[in-house]
Amino acid sequence: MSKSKPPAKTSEDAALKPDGRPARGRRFRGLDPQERQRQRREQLIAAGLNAFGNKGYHAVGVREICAEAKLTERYFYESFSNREDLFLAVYHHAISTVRAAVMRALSQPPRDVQAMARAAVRAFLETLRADPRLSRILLIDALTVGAEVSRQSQLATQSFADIVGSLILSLFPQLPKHGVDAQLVANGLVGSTVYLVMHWAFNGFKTPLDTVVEHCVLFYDAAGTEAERRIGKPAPTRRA
Amino acid sequence: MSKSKPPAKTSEDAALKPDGRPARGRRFRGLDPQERQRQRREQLIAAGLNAFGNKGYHAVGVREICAEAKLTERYFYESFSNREDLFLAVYHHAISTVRAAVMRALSQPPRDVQAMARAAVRAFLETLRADPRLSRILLIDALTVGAEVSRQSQLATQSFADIVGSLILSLFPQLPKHGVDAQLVANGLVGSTVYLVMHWAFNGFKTPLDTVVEHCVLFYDAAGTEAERRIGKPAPTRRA
DNA sequence: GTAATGTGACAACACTGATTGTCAATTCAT
DNA sequence: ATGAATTGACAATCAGTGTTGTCACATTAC
Repeated sequence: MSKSKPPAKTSEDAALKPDGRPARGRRFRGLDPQERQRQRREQLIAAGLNAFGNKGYHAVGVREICAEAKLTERYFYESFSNREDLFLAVYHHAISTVRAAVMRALSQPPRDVQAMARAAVRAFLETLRADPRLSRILLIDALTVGAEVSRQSQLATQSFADIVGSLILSLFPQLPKHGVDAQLVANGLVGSTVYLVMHWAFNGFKTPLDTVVEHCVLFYDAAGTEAERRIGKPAPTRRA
Repeated sequence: MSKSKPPAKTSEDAALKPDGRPARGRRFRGLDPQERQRQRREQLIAAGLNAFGNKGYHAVGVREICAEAKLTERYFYESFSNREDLFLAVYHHAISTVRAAVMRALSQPPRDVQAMARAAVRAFLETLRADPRLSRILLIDALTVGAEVSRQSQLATQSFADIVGSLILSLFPQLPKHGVDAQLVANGLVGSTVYLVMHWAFNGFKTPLDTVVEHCVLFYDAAGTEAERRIGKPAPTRRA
C-alpha cells in the first residue's frame, strides 16, 4: 500500500513546490537552491562510488550511503528514486572516467596502431589501478544490480568493442570474405583484456602494470597476425 | 539473540539424533532415511539451480526456493545452513556438469591440439546452451554472491586456465625466455572465450554455435601463431 | 490396532532495509 | 528582528527475509 511511486521520477527533476508557484527558493550558504541540490547529488554519488566500490552493491543500504554522504535519507530520495537509480548514476560516472582516460590516450600525437592500442590499454589499466573501486563497479556489480543496469553496461562495453571492431575491419576489409566476423573478434579481444584486468585487480594489482599491458596487446598483435594469415596476404598497412 | 549457529554446519552432516543414539530411522515410502534426505537435498539443489539460474541469486529467497522444491523451510535448513550454502552446492553442480562435458570431449580419440581445443570449446558451448541457467550461475552470480563463493569460482576457472597454461608451456617451452608469461596468455584466452560465450548467451544464443566455436578457437590459433613469431622459430610440433 | 516417527502447512520471532513523516533548530531575505 | 525557507536528526511505518517452533496428520513398525 505504501508502494506508490509518484510519477516514477527516474532521477532528475528540479525542486518544484507542491503548488504551482515558481518555487525559486532563496540562497543558502551563498548558493542557489539548484546548486545546493546539485552538490547533494554529487555527495551521494561520491558516497555511492565509495560504498558500492568497496563493499559491493548488494552489501550496502541506503542508510549507509546517506551516512557516508553526511546527508539524511530525505535527500537521498530527493535526487534518486531508489538504490538502483543511484547505482546507475555511479556507474555512469565510473564509465565516463574510464572513457575519458582512454580517449585522452588515443588523442595523443598520431602513431601506429600498435602504439595506440598499447596507450589505450595502459590508460585503462592505470585508471582502474588508480581507483580500484571502479573495477568492482564496472566489472562486477554492473552485471548483477538489475536488468536495466545490465543493459546499460552491455551497451557501454559494446561501444568499446564496436570501436575495436570497425578498426579491425578497416585494417583487414577482406576478413568477412574469409569467414571471419570482425565484431566477434573484437568481442574476444575485449574479453581477453577485461579478463586479464579482472585477475590483475582481484589479486591486488601485484603484477607490474607493464607486464599486464604487454600481455594485453599481445592478443591484439596475435589477432592481427592471425588475420594476415587467414587472408593469405602480406597484410595491408599494419602500421599507420 | 537468535543468531546462534549450532556447530556451524557447512553443508553436509548426516541425520543424527540430538542424543547419542545411532538414530537409524525407519523406512518411509520404501526409502531409507538417508536416501530420503538425499532426495530432498537434490530437490533443493534442482530448485536452486532453477530459481538462481533464471532470476539471479539476489532476487530469490529461501521461501521461494522451498516452494519450488515442494518442501518446507524446515527441510531447507536440514541440508543447508543458509542461502549462500545452497548456492555453493548449486555452483558445484553446475561446474561439475561443465567440467564433465569438457573432459568427455577431451578424452575422445587422440587428435592434434587444434582439434582438441575445438572439441573442448564446443562441449563448453553446447553445455551452456543446453541449460542456459548454467550461464547465469557460472558467469554472473558466482562473482557477487559472497566472498567464499567468489573464491571458489576463482579457483575453478583458474584450474581451467592452468590446464591451458601448462599446455602452452609444453608446446612453447621457450616462451618465458622471450618475456611471455604463459599463465597470463592462458588467462587471456580463457577470458576471450568466456566473454564471447557471455555475449552469445545473453543474446539468446542467436549466433550459430559453429560460428562462435570457430571464433573462439581463432584466438587459440592466433596465440599459437604469435608465440611462434615471438620465439622466432618455425615452431615445435604444433600438431601432436 | 497402537505408538513412534516422518511430514507438511503455517505461525511466530527477530532483523534489516526502504520510505515517509515529524519537529526543532538554523539560516537567510526583508 | 521576524518569519519563511531550509536543514538535520530521528521516529514511525511498512514490507520482506531468515530462522525456529508448533501442531495436526500421514505412514510405518510392532
